[in-house]
Amino acid sequence: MNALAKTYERSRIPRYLQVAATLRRRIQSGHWQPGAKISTLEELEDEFQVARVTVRQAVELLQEEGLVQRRQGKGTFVAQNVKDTRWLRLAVEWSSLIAMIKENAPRFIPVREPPPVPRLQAGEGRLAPRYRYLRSVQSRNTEPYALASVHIAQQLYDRDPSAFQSQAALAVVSSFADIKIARAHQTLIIGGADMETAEHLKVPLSSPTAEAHCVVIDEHGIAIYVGEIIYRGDFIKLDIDLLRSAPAT
Amino acid sequence: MNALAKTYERSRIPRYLQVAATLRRRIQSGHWQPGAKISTLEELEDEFQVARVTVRQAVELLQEEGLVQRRQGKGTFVAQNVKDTRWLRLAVEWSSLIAMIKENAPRFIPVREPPPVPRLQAGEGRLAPRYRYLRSVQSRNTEPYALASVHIAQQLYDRDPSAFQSQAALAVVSSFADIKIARAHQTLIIGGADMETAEHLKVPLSSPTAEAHCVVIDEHGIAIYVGEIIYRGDFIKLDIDLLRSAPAT
DNA sequence: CTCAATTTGTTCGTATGTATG
DNA sequence: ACATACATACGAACAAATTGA
Repeated sequence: MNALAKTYERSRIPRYLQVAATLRRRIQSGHWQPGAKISTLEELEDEFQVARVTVRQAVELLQEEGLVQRRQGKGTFVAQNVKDTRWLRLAVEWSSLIAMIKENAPRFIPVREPPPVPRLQAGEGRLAPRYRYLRSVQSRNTEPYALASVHIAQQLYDRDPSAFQSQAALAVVSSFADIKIARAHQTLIIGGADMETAEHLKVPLSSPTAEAHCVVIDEHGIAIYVGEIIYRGDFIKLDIDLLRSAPAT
Repeated sequence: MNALAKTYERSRIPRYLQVAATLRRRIQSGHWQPGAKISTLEELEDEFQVARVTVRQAVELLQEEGLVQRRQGKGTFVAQNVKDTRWLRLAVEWSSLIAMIKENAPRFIPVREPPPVPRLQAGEGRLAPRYRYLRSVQSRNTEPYALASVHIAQQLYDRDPSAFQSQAALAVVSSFADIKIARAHQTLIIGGADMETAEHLKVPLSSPTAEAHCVVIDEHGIAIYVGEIIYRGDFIKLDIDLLRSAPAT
């Protein structure tokens, strides 16, 4: 077995899908500009070390998606109407996070069985006696970019149920002037879209996502908000100022 | 055709992988708590509308990952110690970034033709007259976790070439006491491993990655370090204190 | 102790999808 | 386009372990 074959065998996803995903990314990231000619089948064959039929299958897939056009004897060309994504700056700070989520109206999803309240890590405060569970899809310009699943302390929810059913929960929380927030902590990992997520975000299954786990703790040490927000991986971007809190030598 | 079948057909990823992904999320999100019994094969069969053998294949995968335990006649149970494989905390702050990269010895990769120096965005300072290009694989416990491609200002490199060829570039930079760093900025996006990256990180092609673009600017406004570090997406985790700089209401 | 219900484990034949040369 | 090999997926039947009546 050669070295490249090993690379493929690390995943059980069919090879032509792996190749297609790579090509798709090159187009969407602008590495291959709209209108440009992409590598010939032979070059791709060479690069990815797969049979000709396999690259063809990959390119065919992209054609079905409207990302490329193939012309016999000429080559394969990137479609003109491919737009650059990556417009969502993910907040790494409370005020900008609030500002961001206030910009879009969530569409709420009915929930049949609320899942159990997730366990909290050390330092994430104590649980409230009861929670309300809310799910919503966040969109901008009719394009869904995140799926939010949120546990909000029942006591807080009861203060303004209609607000919680029409706005993003964090926006409502921040609007309560008397609530003092002692800690707001977020963990971010990279995941892949499962069926439900893929459905709501209108992305292919297993396409990369950013999962934000956010816990907000009030002055009494109670976790008043425990949320899991799944973002489309290809929409987001983080800007981090490494010197924000401390100067370096 | 029902809704599930449609979702399946949209994606050509094997069904048992799709089912496995959904179950995996239920466990990791705490929907199915550690120790709890998950749905029976029959129920899963029903829910996902797939054959028994297919759900079994999915559950088998989760067992191999150590997420569940199966017992004949009893059922399938979520493991008690769902271990977190995201051991790499990506730094969002200069000092912790330096601390992290000092922990591991990079393996340097010979470079044939250095790529051109990347363009800088507005506010990312001015370019140095010349750069040195270095590539290295970062590992911990023999497990590669990142591929670094770095442009370092030639003037800086010449001060201690051997250091730059044995340690991570940022670690060397931070060890120069007389260098004042005016800005250190990092942009993070989610990408997918290309052939070369997949090879070096020993991951499947197109598996999710975190691409960090880091620019370090000295007191004269010169970009002394321009690096692109590609991390394995499944190893990393970002901890963000949303209130770090400013308290909230 | 036995029986029945429940639940996972195993096997077979068949059809289709993936990948190669 | 063809022959070949292997993976995926189905349905159905049967086996084995566990539990409680």
